[in-house]
Parts: sequence; structure tokens; C-alpha cells
Amino acid sequence: MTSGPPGARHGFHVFVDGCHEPGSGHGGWAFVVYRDDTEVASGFGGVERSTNNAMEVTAVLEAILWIENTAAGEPAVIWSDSVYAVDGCNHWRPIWKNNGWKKSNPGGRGRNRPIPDADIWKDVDTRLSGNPSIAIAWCKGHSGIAGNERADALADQGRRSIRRT
Amino acid sequence: MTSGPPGARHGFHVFVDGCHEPGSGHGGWAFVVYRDDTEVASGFGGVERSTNNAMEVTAVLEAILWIENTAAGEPAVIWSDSVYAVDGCNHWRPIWKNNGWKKSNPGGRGRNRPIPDADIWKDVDTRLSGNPSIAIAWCKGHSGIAGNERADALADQGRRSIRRT
RNA sequence: UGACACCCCUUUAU
DNA sequence: ATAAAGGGGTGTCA
Repeated sequence: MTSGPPGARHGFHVFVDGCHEPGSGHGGWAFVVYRDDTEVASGFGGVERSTNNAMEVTAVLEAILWIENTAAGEPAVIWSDSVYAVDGCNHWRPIWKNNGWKKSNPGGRGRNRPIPDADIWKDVDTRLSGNPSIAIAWCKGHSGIAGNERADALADQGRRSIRRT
Repeated sequence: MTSGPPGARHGFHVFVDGCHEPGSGHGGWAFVVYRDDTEVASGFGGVERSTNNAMEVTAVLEAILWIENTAAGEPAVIWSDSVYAVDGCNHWRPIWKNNGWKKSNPGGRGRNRPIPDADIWKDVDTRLSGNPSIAIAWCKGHSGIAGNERADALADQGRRSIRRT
């Protein structure tokens, strides 16, 4: 197995990644689509002012958009190395939705404030709710997984594209 | 612990901090004494079973004790990043004292519960009442203030000292 | 409901 | 080794 996890018979494996440079505030996102261990598509972009987590979620959203437009209904796994993005999709998304996209953790740190990047999360939620064939999974970052490394490089390219505007 | 001659000019600035590890229950406290931006003394210690707020107040108490023993009567400002400790000293202390160190219930009915760590607060009250030249002030934590950072590190050392008893 | 502090964990970046 | 973006919990006050 050179890229992607086992079981890539049918459907897609989409690796996503985001990056962010605190100095400039510029961020980048990317996705790479694999079918049977072969890269079949990719996309990336840059954002002028963002945060690291916002870029990770944006990468997931862009991957979903590609699937919607190109392979709607086909089974797909989106792999992200961001626990924030993955748990946000799989665990907190229904909770946030139920709470009107606000944090409600009595005693916690950020209480009853709108969750960061609520607009992105709402978009992700709408589309994931309508595409049950899309799964979000976590993979370890910077550990030699080909798809993850490729997405990492593309996200960086997306971030650098900001300067040449 | 370093020591130096008491400041002959005009007062001390004493930064205090407390820390607490919920897992072990161990806590630490520390104070650092500055005269003209120079550290002239410091002290720290550990407590086996405590709370974060109790350690913050303990740090204030230990600073007061040092002033009493070393520079009684000299103007001094004790800086703490705990609103609980600072407001406890400046605002609620006379109120609590007036209520017999108990919290009055808004409903009037029901028992008046003793304030937490009443023994420490009573000690603080006695000594502050006898030392009007000592002021308690608040400073933001973890924001680059040298004295606060130093006290933070020493409090942690005090907490860790519990292990190797 | 707000504020402050304390502890643990994840990811990113330099 | 630094800083920044998140999640969970605790103790306290109004």
C-alpha cells in the first residue's frame, strides 16, 4: 500500500489539509482525490486572513463540494489530520446545530459564544446531511501517508499563491 | 531563595501565583519580590491537597508573611493574576468578616454557608488589617509580565516539590 | 449569564 | 523551543 488506507476498491479516498502562517495571516487549503491508489483529481486555494483550524475545515468543505459536483452519491472517505475538523464533523456538528451553532458548556472556557467559523460549519453540515455516503476520518499527519503529504504540499502552494495576486 | 537588603527607597513589588494539579490534588504557591525592577527575594512551597483558588490566596498570604518578617511597614504592592484573590482581599474581605466569614443567602431562608478556605482568609485579613502599607492589585496572567511569569514558574516548582519529600 | 485562574488533550505554524 | 487555533474538566465571585 503506497497511498491511502486499505480497502480502496470502490469509491474515493480524499485527503485534505490546511495550513496557516501566523506572520502574514495567510492560509491555504487543499484536497487530493484517489481512486484505487491513483490520484484522479486535486484542488487547492489560498485565503488572505484565516486561522489554522478554519483552513482545515475549509479543506473538508472544498472536498465535499468537489464530490457533490463530480461524483455525487458515490461512497467517499475524506481523510483529515485535524482532530478539530474530524471531531467537528462527526461528533460536535449535531450538537452545535442543536445549540444554534453556539457553545454551551457551563463552567467551560468559552461559554455560549458562537462557535468559530460558524458559516463554514453550517455549510459543511448542510452538505454532509445531504450526502450520507461521505465519511470523515482522521489520519496522522506528517507520518508518511502519501495522500496526506500530497495534500500538505498543495495546501502550502495554495497559501503561497496569495502573495502573487 | 535569594535575599537582599530591604529596599530603602520606596517599596516593593511582590508578584504571587498559585497552581494546582487536579489529578494529584497537589498545589504550589510562590512569591517574587522586586525592588526597582530587580528581584531581591522569592519563596515557594507545595501543598498536598488543595484547590487552585486556595493556592492563589496562600501565595498572597505567604507574601504578606515575608513582608511582615523582612520589611514591615514598607510600602508594598502584591500583584496577583487571580480576580478571586484580589477581590477577596479588597472587596469581600470586610463583608465576609462582617458576616462571620459566611456567605449570606439571597433568599434569607436556608443556612449561611462558610466561605471556602475561611482559615486562610481570616489569616490574610488579620495581617492586612495590621499592615495598611500593603496593597493588593491585579495583573493579567500569561501576558509576558516578567514577575508574573517568574512566580508562575516558581509555584510549579513548589508543586513538584511535593513528590520528592 | 459574565469574569478570573488552574489542570489535561489535539492540531497547526515558525 | 516558541506561539496559536481548538476540545474537555476544576475552583471561585457577582
